[in-house]
Amino acid sequence: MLPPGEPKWRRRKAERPAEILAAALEVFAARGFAATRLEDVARRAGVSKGALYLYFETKEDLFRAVVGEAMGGNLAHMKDLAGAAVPFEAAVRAGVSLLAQTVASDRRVSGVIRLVIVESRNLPELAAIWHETVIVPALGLITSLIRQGQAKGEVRTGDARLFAMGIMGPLLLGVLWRETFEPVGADPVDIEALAAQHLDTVLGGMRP
Amino acid sequence: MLPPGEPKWRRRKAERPAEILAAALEVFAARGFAATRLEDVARRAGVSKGALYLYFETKEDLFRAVVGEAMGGNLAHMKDLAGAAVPFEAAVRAGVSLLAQTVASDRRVSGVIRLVIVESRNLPELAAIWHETVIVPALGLITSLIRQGQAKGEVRTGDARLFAMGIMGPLLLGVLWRETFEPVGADPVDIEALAAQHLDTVLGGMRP
DNA sequence: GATTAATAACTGACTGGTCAGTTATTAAAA
DNA sequence: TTTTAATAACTGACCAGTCAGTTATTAATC
Repeated sequence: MLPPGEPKWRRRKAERPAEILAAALEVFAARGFAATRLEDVARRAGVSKGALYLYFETKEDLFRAVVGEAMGGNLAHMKDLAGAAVPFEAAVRAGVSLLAQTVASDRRVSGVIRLVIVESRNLPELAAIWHETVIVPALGLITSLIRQGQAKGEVRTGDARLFAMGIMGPLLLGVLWRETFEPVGADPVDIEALAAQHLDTVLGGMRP
Repeated sequence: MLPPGEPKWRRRKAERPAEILAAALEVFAARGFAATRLEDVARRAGVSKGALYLYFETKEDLFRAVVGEAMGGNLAHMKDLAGAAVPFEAAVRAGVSLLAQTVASDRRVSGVIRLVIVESRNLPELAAIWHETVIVPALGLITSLIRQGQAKGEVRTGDARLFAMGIMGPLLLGVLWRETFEPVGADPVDIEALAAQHLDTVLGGMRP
C-alpha cells in the first residue's frame, strides 16, 4: 500500500518559512485575514497545519510576517531619491514611474497594499506601522520635493501635501481597480500608462 | 425586582429595520463582514439577535441591505449632469465638487465605499453590482465629458478614461486616508480642499 | 368600561458546524 | 541511538442561524 523507498515527507527546515509565507500571501490576498483558514495555507504550502506553528506563533503573527516580507526590498529604493539635487519634475517623474512599474509588475505588492487597507480595522497596529514606515516617508518625500520646487519658483503656490496626494491618488485608484473590479469583469487598467499620462497632466497644471 | 409598569420591550415593527440597518452599518464599517457578530449588531440596535432574523434572512442579506441603503439617494444626482450642454470644465467641476462634498460630509458614504473594497473578495457579486451601477456610470460620465471636450478642442489629446481616473484618484485616496490612516493617528485631510486644488491643477494640465 | 381571547413582535437558550491552536505520536536525519 | 521536523487526531471557543416560549398590543365579548 505504502510506496516503498518514497518518504512520506522531508525535513526542510530552511525552505519552509518562505514557502509558508508565499502560500499565506496568496490566501490572505484572496480572502482577507478573517476568512483565511490556516488549513488552506498549510495545504497550499504542502505541509500540515501543525507545521505552521513550528515557524509562526499565531495567525496574526503569520499575517504580519507576510506584509513585512512583501514590502521589504521595495522601500529602500525610495530613499535614494531624497538626497539628490535634481530638478523637481525629473525627481517626481523618476519616483512615481518607479513606483508604478513596481506595482504594475509585482502582483504581490498591489495585493499587500490592498490587504493593509482591508485589515486596517482588525489589526490597527499594522495600519499604524504602515502609516509610519511607508506612507509618511513616501508622501513626505514628494511633499518636500514640491516645497523645494515652490521655493525655486518651479511650482505654483498651493498646499504641498494636497499636491502630493493629487499625484499619488490615481496610482492608488489603479491598484484598487485591479484588485477590486478587474476580478469581477472590469476593463483592465494599464497602471504604467495611467501614471505616465497623469504625470504629464498634473505636472503641467502645477507650473506657475 | 422588576420595574412596575415599564415594559421590557416595545413592538415597533416600522422603526426596527432602519434602526437595525444603522447599527449594522456601524459595526460592519468598524470590523468588516466576517468579524462582525450579529449579537453586537442586535445589542446596538436595542433588540435581541433573534429579532434580526424577523427582518433579514441572513447576515449576507443584511450586509447587502446596508450597502444598498447608504447609496440610495446619492446616485440620482449624478445623472442630471449627463445631459446638460455646459462647457467641459464647468461640468467636471460641478460633478467632482458635489461628490467631494457628499463624501466629506456623510461619513456613512465613505464608510460604505471602504466596505465595498474591503469585502469585494468575500462577496464578489456585491463588487460586480457596484462596478455596474456606480463605478461604470460615474467614470463613464466623466470620460464622455472629456471626449466631448477633446472634440471641441478644449482638452488636449490623451486617453479619456485615464484622464478620468486622474481626476477621481485623489478623491479615493482622500476617502481611504480618512478611513484607514486617520484612525491610527494620521493628520486629517480636508477632502473638499483636496478636490478643489486638484481640479485646478489637473484641469490646467489638460488644456491643449 | 372591564375582561378575555387572539395575534404577532420579540426574546434567549440551544445546536451544529467551523476553525485556531494543542498534543501525542511517527519517522527522517544526525 | 538520539534528536527533532512533521503529522494527524484532538480540544475548546466561538458564532450564525433556529425555535419554543414570553409579552406587548389589538380586538372581540361581556
